[in-house]
Amino acid sequence: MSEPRKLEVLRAIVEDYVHSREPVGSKALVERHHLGVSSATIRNDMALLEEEGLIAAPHTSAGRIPTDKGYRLFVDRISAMKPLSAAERRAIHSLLEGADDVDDILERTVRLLSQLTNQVAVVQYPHSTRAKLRHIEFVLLAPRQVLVVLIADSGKVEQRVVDAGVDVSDEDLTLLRARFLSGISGAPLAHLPQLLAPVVALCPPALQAPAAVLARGLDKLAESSRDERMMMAGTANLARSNVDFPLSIGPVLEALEEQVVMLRLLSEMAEDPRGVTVSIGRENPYDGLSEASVVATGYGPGASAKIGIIGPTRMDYPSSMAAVRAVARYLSRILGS
Amino acid sequence: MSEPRKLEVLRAIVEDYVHSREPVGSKALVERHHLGVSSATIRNDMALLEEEGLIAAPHTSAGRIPTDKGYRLFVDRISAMKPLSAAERRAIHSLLEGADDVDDILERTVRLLSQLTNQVAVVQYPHSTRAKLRHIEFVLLAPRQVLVVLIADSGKVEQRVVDAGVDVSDEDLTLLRARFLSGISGAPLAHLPQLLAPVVALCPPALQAPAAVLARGLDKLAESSRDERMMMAGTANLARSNVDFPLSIGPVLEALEEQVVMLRLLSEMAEDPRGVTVSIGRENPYDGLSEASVVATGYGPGASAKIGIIGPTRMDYPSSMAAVRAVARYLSRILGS
DNA sequence: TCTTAGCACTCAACATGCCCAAGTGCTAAC
DNA sequence: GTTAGCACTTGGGCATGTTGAGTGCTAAGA
Repeated sequence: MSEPRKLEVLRAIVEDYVHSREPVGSKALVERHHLGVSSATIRNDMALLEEEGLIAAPHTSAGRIPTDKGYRLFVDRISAMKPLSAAERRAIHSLLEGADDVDDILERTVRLLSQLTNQVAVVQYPHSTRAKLRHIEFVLLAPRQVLVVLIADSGKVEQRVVDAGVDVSDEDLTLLRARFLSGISGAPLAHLPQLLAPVVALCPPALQAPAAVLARGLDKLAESSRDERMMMAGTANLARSNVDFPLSIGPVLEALEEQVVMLRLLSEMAEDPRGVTVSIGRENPYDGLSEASVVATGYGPGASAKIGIIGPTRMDYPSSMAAVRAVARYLSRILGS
Repeated sequence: MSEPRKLEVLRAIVEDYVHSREPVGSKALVERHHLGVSSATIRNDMALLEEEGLIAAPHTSAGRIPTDKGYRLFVDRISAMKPLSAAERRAIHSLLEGADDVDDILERTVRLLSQLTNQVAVVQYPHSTRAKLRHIEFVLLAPRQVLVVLIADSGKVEQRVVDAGVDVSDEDLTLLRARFLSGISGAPLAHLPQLLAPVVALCPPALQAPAAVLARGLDKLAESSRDERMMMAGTANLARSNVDFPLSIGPVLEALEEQVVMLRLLSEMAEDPRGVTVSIGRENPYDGLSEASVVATGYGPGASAKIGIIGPTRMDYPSSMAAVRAVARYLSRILGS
């Protein structure tokens, strides 16, 4: 059996199955693709492919369907990304119109991506680990309640209300703000914990207590600014591909709701040289996604944040990969401005 | 036919059907409930109920299932809220532990509510229409880029980056901030649009352009602080009650993703004297939810913001209503502190 | 007037048997 | 290495029969 033809057969099987959702047999294969050989030969090839675990038969007298491993080989060695249509390109470009703040851009982006691929789209907020502190603000809301605001040079603003424990005045706060600012202005958020202690120590004895509280508040803010968020769209697409999830889409929905899970999943996806990473079925570290595939890539500075889609293993990988890559590039461009 | 017994029969049908998901017939009914009459009598009553459109038969020789109208009557006149179990009460109370900022509280709340009811839970962010402006901040990020921060006395902080159009200095910004503050500090956010114009007019001629940009930025912030957001949890529960949605859960997921739709839906639900409002099946203004029911109530000051659950019309209304009410009350208490 | 027993009727769900088409593996010839 | 041919497997479609839960109606009883 010739190696190239074997791959060609696998490709044909994957494409037909993705298209028809039905196990594909040797005869149908030679009819739909001009492979230049007879069905008997294809049968032999298929037996080989099955031995290697690339395809499987649901029951004795049915055609074959690709396994996770088969999809993997298809993605890695056989398929080429399918260029987007003109209409799709236009849709991506028109995304720019009325682009507003980051939230708005990301929301439009996931919606677009989910429509382009007919899958669930997810996007991780841009990283800000290296963000530096630009500004802080203490605002007295009530005699003991202080609103602490932290502004990073990435433009991100975090706020939280803390209870000072004792009554403080506006003047106290102004003083404290100045002290804090001189101590930590411009520092990377990651260094905040170490920098705050000495600042508190230098404050006037009378203000030690509230200073400590405020420091803890800032610390928490820096922390929550480091922690990550995501956004998604197109969950209704899961209902359409209901049949593709043998059990139910329940576990997938659960996974999507657990942002922690999704974020870890996205960030664990190693960067592929081709620019788009694919994780297929059981390759996924999370059990609930064992029937699903993830197509993702990085975007933004250093491609550090991730964007991608999630769908059944039986998906159109070439198109999905192309769409994810195109959208990610465009997103990088918009945010880079 | 006695009126009370007719209601009793409807109650029995609803309860059995909700429990078993199967059309319930006259014989099964007299067996499971001690109604003191024979199945023939029940048959007559059922014929009456069907005439009134309260129940329907999927096909000739099957039992009956409640219609939307039947559920409505059940909810309005028959059922009493089922008191929560001790374990459930405990779960709600333990919600308080580690309560953090508003986001955190709301997130815990929806998760809890979705677990209690096995449905999708949604909560609208507390209103802040009457919020007043407490503070504004202009921060120079780059020669022309200014971060505009708006802080309301409700503790809400909104921010956005605007392009000043021309280079501005830190001093310019300090000056502008002072001008703006004196003009609008303490004003209700709703009045901002009218108040901003005169403030801009009073600025030095050289700073007119950036002042106008900043004013527009503040205006937008006030607007987006007025506009509403929501949070949800438990979408995976929809997959479980898949069978209950004749077509598919797709339309429901779509509705849930359209926050605008959901927010309008929630706010349009008239307040019921009993404290919890129910909207059943086709009563819902949104087509995608014609197979779903919404159980919601207000919480917080003036019960202005809404919290509720969404599930199939075939749901356990008494339990759902009790859970929603209990959680809403508790949420009000936490936020009121 | 309401209730009930009895009865004829309906119909989805299930079972059974049958056949067919698609598909497979294997063998022998090219 | 390829192919034609063939025996074999098996799920799906179809026609047919059976069952049981359920109904509506009627006529008799309280």
